[in-house]
Amino acid sequence: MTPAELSQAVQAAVSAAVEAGELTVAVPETVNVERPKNRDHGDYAVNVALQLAKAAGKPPRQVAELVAARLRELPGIAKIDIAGPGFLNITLDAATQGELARTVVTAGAQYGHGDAFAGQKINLEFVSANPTGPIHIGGVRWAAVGDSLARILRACGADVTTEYYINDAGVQISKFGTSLQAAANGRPVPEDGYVGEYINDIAAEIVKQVPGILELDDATQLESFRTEGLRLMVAEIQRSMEEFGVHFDVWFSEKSLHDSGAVEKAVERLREQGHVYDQDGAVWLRTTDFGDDKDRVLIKADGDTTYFASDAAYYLNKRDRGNDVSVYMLGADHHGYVGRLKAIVACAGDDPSHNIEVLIGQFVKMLKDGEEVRMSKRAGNIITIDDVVDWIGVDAARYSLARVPTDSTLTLDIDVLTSQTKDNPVYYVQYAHARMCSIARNAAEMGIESTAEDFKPELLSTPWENQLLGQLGKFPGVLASAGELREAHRVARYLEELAGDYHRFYENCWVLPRGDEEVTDLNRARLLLVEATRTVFANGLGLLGVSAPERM
RNA sequence: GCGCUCGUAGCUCAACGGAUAGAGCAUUUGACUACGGAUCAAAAGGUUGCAGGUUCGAAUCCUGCCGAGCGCACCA
Repeated sequence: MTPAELSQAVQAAVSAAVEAGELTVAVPETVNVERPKNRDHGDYAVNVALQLAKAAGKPPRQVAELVAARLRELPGIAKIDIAGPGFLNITLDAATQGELARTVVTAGAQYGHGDAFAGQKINLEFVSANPTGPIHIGGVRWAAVGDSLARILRACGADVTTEYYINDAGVQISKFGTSLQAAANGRPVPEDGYVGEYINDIAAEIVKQVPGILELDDATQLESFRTEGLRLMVAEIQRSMEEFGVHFDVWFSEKSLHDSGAVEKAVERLREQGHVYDQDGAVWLRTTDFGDDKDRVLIKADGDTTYFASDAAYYLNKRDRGNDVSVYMLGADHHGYVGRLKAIVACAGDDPSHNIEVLIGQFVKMLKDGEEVRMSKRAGNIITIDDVVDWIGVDAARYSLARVPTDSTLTLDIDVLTSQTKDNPVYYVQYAHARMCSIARNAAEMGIESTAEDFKPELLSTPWENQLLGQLGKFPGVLASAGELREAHRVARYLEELAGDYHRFYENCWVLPRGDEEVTDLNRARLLLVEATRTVFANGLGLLGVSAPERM
């Protein structure tokens, strides 16, 4: 029996009690079923009585008894205790619990997937770092988390588009071009330009690819460095992302919004909505109507559009492409944008509490030799995505970034991650998977087959098997809440718990026959449990973009 | 000054308002003559920054302080 099935059974029991006139409450839409931490509290704990007690006007324990009386009639339920303030502690019989293994194996790669977001079109925009340099550690955090979130939401049935916004218009790109030109001509980079080894590399590459560029007149040359530099840098970022296992469906050019006139059109559309006004020669959007600190300029007095106008045009573009929800993943240094972004949505006539979500990623600090590495893009000392991958590999990098919530600052100790990779939890999880594959290999050599058809679930009766089964049953719920809360780390944390439960099972429950022992149904039942567990690891690691190795 | 985010074991971090706040690392002690010891078992480690409030129940929600990070452009 899965937690979802049990939840429905409890809900039905509440309904029955209401219909019988024993309870006068509204039947809750969902009933919370959870695995209690303490084994003495049964296989599942339900707190529905505590939630209903007040509305029902009865003590929680009395409500619990009404529900429990009906649940006890159901097949598969071994025992129900009413504990503490009014928890229902439910114990299933071994066969009912063991069925979970069959459920998992039968569903295979689809196990855990759901349809909570079916029919929803969700746009995820992340990283979107300026193409004036390599992706640094802050971008890597969102690359890992954003991509995992995309995979998770897809597994929840959503129609997801992943997107990278390329800031290829504006002064930063001009400075980038100027810096490249200076480097290529052996001149010092301007005060506010970009420096670093990569500038010299790209400059040299452009000189190689565009013969005679240094003979062009200054303005033409600069334009060439600007365009070529941008092209090379974007290609470089794309390569880094693909190597990191992150795929963007759309690489969206800010410049294209200007070239197509979309920015001007966006201003007009907002004007039609009645939130645009002119003052001091500039064109403003009255974002303060929707909670922003101050109104924002769309078109400056000199006639240029602002970056904010591009943002507005970009949102409208996303909306026009049919996205119901646009998720923005921003670094902490951009959290001041939340108010104005939501105001754009409201000014466009959409619902800022539904059509847009902004996730904030706090900074990642890096420790080296016990000291924080201060990064400065302008000064050219940056930790790039390629550095991180070189040091610890894609799996460890993605995992260590995806296993923590994004709203806290995170400190990664380079020395720990480089010298003692065993400390990284990713190995704990991957090792569990490799161990299972090893058992499967041994079983195959011994000619042992275990199929869902001849599986005898009642044989999985030890506490370790029970615990492992219960953990497997949690996976769909974990996945659903990770999607709903936009928190990829829940999947990683779950896998760590599952790995612990598997390792303990492994220590205490021998799976295969030893020596020349006969193959028993218990061997086969445990082998199926191993396969079920392996399936969940493979599915879970896949959602994190981390490999599930068969050998390590 | 205003706003956003965050303060949890020595360190890095968990805990969709639930029962005795959990892992890993580091420390101490055990377990490999059969499925991979990158593992397991056990010990030790906490006034969840401080003070109030909300309720059956608060690390979680509210208020006020303290501390940290970040942001407050007709810049991008």
